[in-house]
Amino acid sequence: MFPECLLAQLAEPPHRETQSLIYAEDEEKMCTDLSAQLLRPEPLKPSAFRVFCPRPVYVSAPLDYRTPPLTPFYSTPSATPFRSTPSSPFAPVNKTDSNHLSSFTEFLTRIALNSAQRKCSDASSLFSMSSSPVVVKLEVDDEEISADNAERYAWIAHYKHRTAYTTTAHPPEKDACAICEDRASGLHYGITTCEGCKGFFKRTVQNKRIYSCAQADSGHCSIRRERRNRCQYCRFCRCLSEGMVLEAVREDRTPGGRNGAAIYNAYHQNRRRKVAAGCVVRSGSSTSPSSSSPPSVVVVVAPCHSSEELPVPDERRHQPLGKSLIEDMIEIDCIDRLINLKGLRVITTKDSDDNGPCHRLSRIGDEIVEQLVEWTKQLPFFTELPIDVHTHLLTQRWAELVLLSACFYALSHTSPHPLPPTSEDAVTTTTDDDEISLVDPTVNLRILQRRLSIVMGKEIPLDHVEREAGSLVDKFTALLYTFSRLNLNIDAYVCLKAITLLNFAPPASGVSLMRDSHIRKVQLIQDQFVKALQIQLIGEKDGGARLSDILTWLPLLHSAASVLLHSKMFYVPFLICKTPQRLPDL
Amino acid sequence: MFPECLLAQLAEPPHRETQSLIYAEDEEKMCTDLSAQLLRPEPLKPSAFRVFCPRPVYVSAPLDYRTPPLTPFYSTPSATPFRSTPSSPFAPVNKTDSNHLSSFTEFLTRIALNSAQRKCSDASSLFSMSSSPVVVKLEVDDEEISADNAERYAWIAHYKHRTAYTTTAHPPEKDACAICEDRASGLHYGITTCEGCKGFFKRTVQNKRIYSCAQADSGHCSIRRERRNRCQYCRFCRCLSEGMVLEAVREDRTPGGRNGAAIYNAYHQNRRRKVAAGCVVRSGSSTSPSSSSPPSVVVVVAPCHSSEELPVPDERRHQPLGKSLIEDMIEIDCIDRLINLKGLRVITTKDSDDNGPCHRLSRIGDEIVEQLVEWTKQLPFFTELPIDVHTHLLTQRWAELVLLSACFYALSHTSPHPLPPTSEDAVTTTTDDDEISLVDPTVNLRILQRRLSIVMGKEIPLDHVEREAGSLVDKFTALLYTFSRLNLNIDAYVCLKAITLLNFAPPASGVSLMRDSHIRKVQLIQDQFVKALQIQLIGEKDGGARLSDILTWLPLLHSAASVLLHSKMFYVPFLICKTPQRLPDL
DNA sequence: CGAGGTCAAGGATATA
DNA sequence: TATATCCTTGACCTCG
Ligand SMILES: [Zn+2]
Ligand SMILES: [Zn+2]
Ligand SMILES: [Zn+2]
Ligand SMILES: [Zn+2]
Repeated sequence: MFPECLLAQLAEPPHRETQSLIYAEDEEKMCTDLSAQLLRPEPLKPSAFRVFCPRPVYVSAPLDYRTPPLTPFYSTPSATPFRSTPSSPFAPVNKTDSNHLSSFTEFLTRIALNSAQRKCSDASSLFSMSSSPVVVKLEVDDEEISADNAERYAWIAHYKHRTAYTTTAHPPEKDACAICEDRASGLHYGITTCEGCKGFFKRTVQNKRIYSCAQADSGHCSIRRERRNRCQYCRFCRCLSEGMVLEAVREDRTPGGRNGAAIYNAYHQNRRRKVAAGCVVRSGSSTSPSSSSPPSVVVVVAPCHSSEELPVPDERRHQPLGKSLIEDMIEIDCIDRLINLKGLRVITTKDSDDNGPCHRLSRIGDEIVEQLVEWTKQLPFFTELPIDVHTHLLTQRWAELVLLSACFYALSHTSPHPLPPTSEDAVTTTTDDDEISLVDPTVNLRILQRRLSIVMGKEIPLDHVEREAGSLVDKFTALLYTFSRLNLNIDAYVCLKAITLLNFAPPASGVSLMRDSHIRKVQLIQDQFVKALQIQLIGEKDGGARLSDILTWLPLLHSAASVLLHSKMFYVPFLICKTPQRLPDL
Repeated sequence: MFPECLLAQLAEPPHRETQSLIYAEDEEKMCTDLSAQLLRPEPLKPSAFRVFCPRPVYVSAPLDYRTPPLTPFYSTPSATPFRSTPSSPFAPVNKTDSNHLSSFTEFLTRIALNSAQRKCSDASSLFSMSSSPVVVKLEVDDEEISADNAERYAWIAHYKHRTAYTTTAHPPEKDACAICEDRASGLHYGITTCEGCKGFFKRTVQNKRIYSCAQADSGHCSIRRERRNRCQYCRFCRCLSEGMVLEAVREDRTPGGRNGAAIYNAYHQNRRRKVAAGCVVRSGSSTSPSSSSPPSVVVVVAPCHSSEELPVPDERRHQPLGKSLIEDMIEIDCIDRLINLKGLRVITTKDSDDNGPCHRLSRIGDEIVEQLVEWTKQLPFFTELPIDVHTHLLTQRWAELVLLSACFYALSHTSPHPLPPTSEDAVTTTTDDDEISLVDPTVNLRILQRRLSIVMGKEIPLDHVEREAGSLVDKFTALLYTFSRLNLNIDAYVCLKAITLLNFAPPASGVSLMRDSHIRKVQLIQDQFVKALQIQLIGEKDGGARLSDILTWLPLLHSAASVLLHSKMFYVPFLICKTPQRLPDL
């Protein structure tokens, strides 16, 4: 009986997936292929950064999963002997000792390059966060941000429902695929899955496929609906860890009928194991490996509409990639880190730091750039562009990013109105002690003077501040007002931030240092964010921002950034936005 | 009977929801439904569809070949959006100004030809994407647009599909690709094709490529296996004429699964159309020059000769917007009338008109506004807004409209390069006698001085001109340069013109004279044009304008308009752009 | 119901 | 860079 099966499989038309497995004898070829794969820069996809995982590379002999497994399969299906080489694609091939570049830019580049190799771990931590036990869910959408960020963005908590579940616990929705959360079509091989995951599991087992994770930090890829095809290895791992039963894939390919008792036994066994695992995770939170779970996580169960189950599949299907992109952008937009710079903290120790304000300001500028570099490295499109392109963009735009972030922070924190003031409503926020004003620069100037005195540890006369920073405060106040008119939510804000960064302007000299392909790539990515922004804006009927308004606001931002750069007082927006922390400097 | 069908289909899930696939057994239902479609004018033969090679410049509109995922009832008629012109497509039918054609650059010639073709194909159905007022390309639900805007914007209802019905004969083979007669690999996008033609069609639609036939005898290249890569244009034409369905190329690039009922409907419809066409061709054999070679046997079938016909209830609410709207905008944009103002003509009669320049200038300002009022009255949305709103908008924006028109006119007429200068290429157009410069204001100043002298009938010293208009010329030159960087075609230009007009800015006083509903209406209409502009820009890979660049250019335009208004020398842009006509004043 | 298969979608990649 | 081959995918289908 076995030979027949084998023959049947061999006799299959070569079109099928069973045809040309690369086995162990091709090991050398595999190595080169794999390394080439790892070294090759990823092509830019117009609609997604990476849709599919690369063509499979078989790193070991085919495995018959259905042989009775005594070892727990759900750990890992196979150990992958290959890891991503430390010589990542971002490694500097030619060390450009650009002496003509400013030390500032060099600093940028150095930071970026040094930490490029750590990028993988950074990304993996991001991934593990997104799949960490605590997940914030937003209404019915798939939008999720980590609870960590939810803390940071406490001000948006009022419009976000939060729920929590563990990786091993069942998702709240009944009709969701346990693997990818797509709409499920029933029970398949033991668990509730969609048609895609069902077919994937079947093909994998039938053809004895062995995958490997392309990520350096193997095995932590997110398997959501939009991304489920990006990593077969992690998808199959998830299939196993969720309890899909290998033996339920029939050797003889007989359709129909019922499975034997052994299969049903395995179903029950897996279900028990999963429940137990869920208990373990819940009881001993310290065992959770990757998640540095924040201690205070507010768990609010979303209003569950379990009674009506089918109303949303269409929405799901239309859900473009923009959402997850924005999710990632929100996740990495650690605005508080930018606002709460060390250099802006109240001096508690030695105040003999009398190098003058210039030194202090330059330090703050460095801090800003450092934060922005970290942000850049976490951008979803970071790997899509060479380091020097990022450096160029950030050098061009960092002041605008600072101002944009400051504007958003200010409006998010100060205004008690959920909506910024419209024309007549409340143009002036309360002229209280520390309340920033959208219209009156003198209010903000006084705020700046007060806080600057605190930071510097000595009283600074108002007229001095006005003389030095008056025009800057004017400009910033005007910018704040126009920004408030845009009435952006956080989704639009992160999109606009990316658009700002990617707003490549050719050097006035006419000689571009960037290759045309890079420029086009930057433009393509920017276009993606413009589209994502546009999607965000749809549906905001009244008072919502409009794309043309937002984009035509960018020149104002640029103009204000010029003033900021010229003034060299980079701390001014931050100080106006937030009271300096009184924590001691490290 | 019809209402039920209609309701049933409208109730269908919009996307690829395949719960109710219409297969062969649903033939009856399909017949009734299809009959309505068959009665609707069919799209014309694509072989005469003429667009321009992407290599020099994208002057033709970027194409989104796909219709939005709508129900078949209102989405299918535009399966093949291009039409044939039995007469030569090169006939210069440019409505705006044909006598300039000879001296125009290639750039403008192409525009003229393109628009001429559009005029011929009155059917408006240039592109299937325009079957919905809103964007196809935005990965957005079009609920808001289709329902809300269809009511709100009754003015778009006047853009109706009217297409003719042509097709080509085709010798049916079994395993041969219907396009190139290579070995077929199955059904792809509706017909039997090889892998190569499948991929070619997919790439073309996905990347919105626009081809052109290099042969003088356009559209008659043979697409056999060995030669199929010789002419992309003819190959794609053949794909369309053979019935490949544009909409089957998925917008979201989701692999796997099955297509929705709409796609299957289109398959059936195309097959039916081809069969009918084949009969007609065989009966009337006079048109076929060579029986063996299938290429482009054009047969125009009267739309009402199908066997099964039912009276057409022309109740389709969702009319296309984008393309035909732009056509009309182009049609009414009589830029030459604006440029060739009477007041700028050379004085031939009495020159005792010595009221001084002030009076002359005020007359010119009146003339400008007069022309713009005429333009406004022809706008497609003219009836949608009250007169005072139009007045308000025009009062706000007329100087910007003047500058925008002048910029476009200047770039269309002066530059011999099909491509505007890029960074290094040719920033300076030839500093010839009357050649406008994009970078050197003094060149333009001299032009102005010369022409002003001609118009005024007396020599005007250069320093006087410089003193009076120097800053204005500087500003205008800078504006010209930035505008040239945008590299707009005429479609984008007319969209931008509307966007500019509709760029309502609330008065700084805070008291708006316009009602909120009017403001929202203006914004909504503007959004429509932003979307239409975006459609235009899609597919322009290299050197094409980008939405963010264009919209962020508007503040520059505004700023230059302020300078123009302050100078009160409204004639300056026109004089720089064009030599004053020597025609006698009427 | 849930096993199985189907086959046109799209992606990856070698090739020119 | 475009092409064409090969391969994966998944919504729908049949069968027991
Ligand atoms: Zn799934
Ligand atoms: Zn993985
Ligand atoms: Zn072919
Ligand atoms: Zn040709």
